[in-house]
Amino acid sequence: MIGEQSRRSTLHDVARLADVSIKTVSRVINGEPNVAPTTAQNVRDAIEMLHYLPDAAAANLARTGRETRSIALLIPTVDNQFFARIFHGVEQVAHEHGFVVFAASTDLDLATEESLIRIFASRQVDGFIIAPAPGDHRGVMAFLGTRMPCVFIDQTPAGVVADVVTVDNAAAAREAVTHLLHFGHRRIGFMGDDANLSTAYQRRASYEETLRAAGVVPDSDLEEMGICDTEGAEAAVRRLLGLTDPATAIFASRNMAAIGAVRVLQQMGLSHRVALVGMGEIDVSDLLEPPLTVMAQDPLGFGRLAAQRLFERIDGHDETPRTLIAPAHLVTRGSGEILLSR
Amino acid sequence: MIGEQSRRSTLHDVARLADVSIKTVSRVINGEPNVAPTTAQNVRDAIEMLHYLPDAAAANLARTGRETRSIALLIPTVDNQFFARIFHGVEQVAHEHGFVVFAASTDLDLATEESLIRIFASRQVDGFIIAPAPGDHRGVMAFLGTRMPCVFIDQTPAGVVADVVTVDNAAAAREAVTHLLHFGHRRIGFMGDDANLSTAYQRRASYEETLRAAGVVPDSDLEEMGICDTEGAEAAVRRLLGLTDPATAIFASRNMAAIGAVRVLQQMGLSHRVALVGMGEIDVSDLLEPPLTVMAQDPLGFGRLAAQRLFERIDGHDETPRTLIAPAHLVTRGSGEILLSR
DNA sequence: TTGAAAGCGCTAACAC
DNA sequence: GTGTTAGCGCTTTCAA
Repeated sequence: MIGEQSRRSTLHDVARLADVSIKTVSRVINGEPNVAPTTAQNVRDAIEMLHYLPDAAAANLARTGRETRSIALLIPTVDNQFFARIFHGVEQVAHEHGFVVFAASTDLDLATEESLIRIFASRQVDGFIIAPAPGDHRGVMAFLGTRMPCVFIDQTPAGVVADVVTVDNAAAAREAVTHLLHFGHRRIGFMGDDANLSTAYQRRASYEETLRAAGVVPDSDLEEMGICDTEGAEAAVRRLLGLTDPATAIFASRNMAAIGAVRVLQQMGLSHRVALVGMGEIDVSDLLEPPLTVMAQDPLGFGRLAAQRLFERIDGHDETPRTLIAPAHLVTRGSGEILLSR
Repeated sequence: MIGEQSRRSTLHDVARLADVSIKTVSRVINGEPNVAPTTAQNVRDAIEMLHYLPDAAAANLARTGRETRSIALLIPTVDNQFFARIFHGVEQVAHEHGFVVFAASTDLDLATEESLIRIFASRQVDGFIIAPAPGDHRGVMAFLGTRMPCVFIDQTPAGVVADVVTVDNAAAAREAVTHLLHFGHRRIGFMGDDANLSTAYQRRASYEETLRAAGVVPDSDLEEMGICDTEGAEAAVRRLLGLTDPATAIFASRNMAAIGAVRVLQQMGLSHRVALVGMGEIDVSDLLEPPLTVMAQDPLGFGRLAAQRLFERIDGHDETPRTLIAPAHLVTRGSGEILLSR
């Protein structure tokens, strides 16, 4: 074992050790026919002995119909159960197809998103699944072009036509607000994130529309947008409850908004006086005090659906882009079933 | 725009369009000196026009001191807040170093872990951070060898000497159990996962030791191992509470075990009679009923620490492997401060 | 059944 | 300042 270099061994090293040509080694590695059993075994022994591992990059470079069997997933942050489950779903389907998933976080920043797209595209991934940041995506799409398959998830990107997997925002917000109206509420607060995100403005629009349909005039004082973390959510709830004519119910249109709301309601001792409906499950919705009523989404299913769509594209199905809309459904647990008390 | 092929454009295409040699294009791309400003601008225009993107794989292949500026992160599943935060921490440090992180899930399965290591190694990542599955890692380490930097996180892998970042399991379990003993409990249940995982057996060992030191003989009926999801946790808690001489307190040594425990205690109406201390925070520990007392870990810090260590290795620091042990600290919130009631 | 030679897209060394 | 050449590790002709 003298002279064991730290250099990775190559096809040549294996060939030399097995006393064959590099082409023969290549044949064995790729399971091509026309190799004598003895030769093949010698080659395998040499591979084993040298801990040889093919260089995937070099192989792809040489191969004609390039395919790296990898896809990139861009999400705002993995550190949110919703996106973590999307990741999980994407990974499931990718593995079924023999692909690996490279995930990275954009922090909902368009510049970061673009830079990651460049990095992954330059690494020759076969496709993208992107939960887009707010902002005009025309540049991004022009760059990805028609040759790089791409499916957007959660948010509908601004300015472009592309495959999108998202929840039925209008229906979800309508059902949540209607639920609260049923319990007598008229002062219903709305908590949403960045108003440039499609989910945020669609949910708010539906919230307002549902109120109007019930004869309630929307009040902008009751609308808190731009919530991006639980601290922001807590501040927003305090404002909603501190109004001269305060909110008696809240629709928190993001999971983290709901978490902040629960926290403040507990602190203020209003958990059983102010009704709350969240959007999207959290791991322990049922264990909170009070148990959290939500419009449940299926992020695992989103991820799977987006991945399936992406593989259709990768396999060459060249239909026109579609928006796949998944339903959300109401899960009543207590926090949302609080009657208006005057 | 006639004849726009779907083939990706290459250095040659850019060179032809800008009417220079490929080397000049290469210079512009890599910001090398000795290019006339006008030439450089022509090249940049051509790049823009063709949507040219360098092929990172080919560039790395040609480059002498190969570095792909990427690291691989292998975790059991991203779909667990603990590992999601580790991911986040790793990503932070990697980005600070200009590296990208490729993450994948092992499902705590050694074969999957090994196969992912092959895939990533063959893609020439510069290093690994691995939360290892149970099982002998000698094969894995022999394969990675000394030339591929690798840091283990959370679990200490069996059978090998390597850099590890983990929590002080002995101290954490001791403090949790001592806390419960202080409140008069003698029948303290232990919930842990796969007994082959270092965190699980170390915590159990410390749990038993702490009991003995307090004059309590450990009872194997009170030890529930192999818990890997909340359903398993719920079944385990039911058994602990169904014993002839049932547990009056529980140390749930994993976050998901604690979630299952809270659920069952709520269902059985025992939330305020059975004391519970969890291990590791969950997003909303403070909002549960009752609020969850935990031995808090710092998974974000774990991730950062592991990444920092990995970059030391990548930068060539060749010290002997070390185990970095981070402390956990008790956060009392209510669930663990319940006096023994006879 | 096997091997030699060309070339994938790029960088490195050295010319001019 | 700029271009030419060789070659990274592999696959693909095509010949033996």
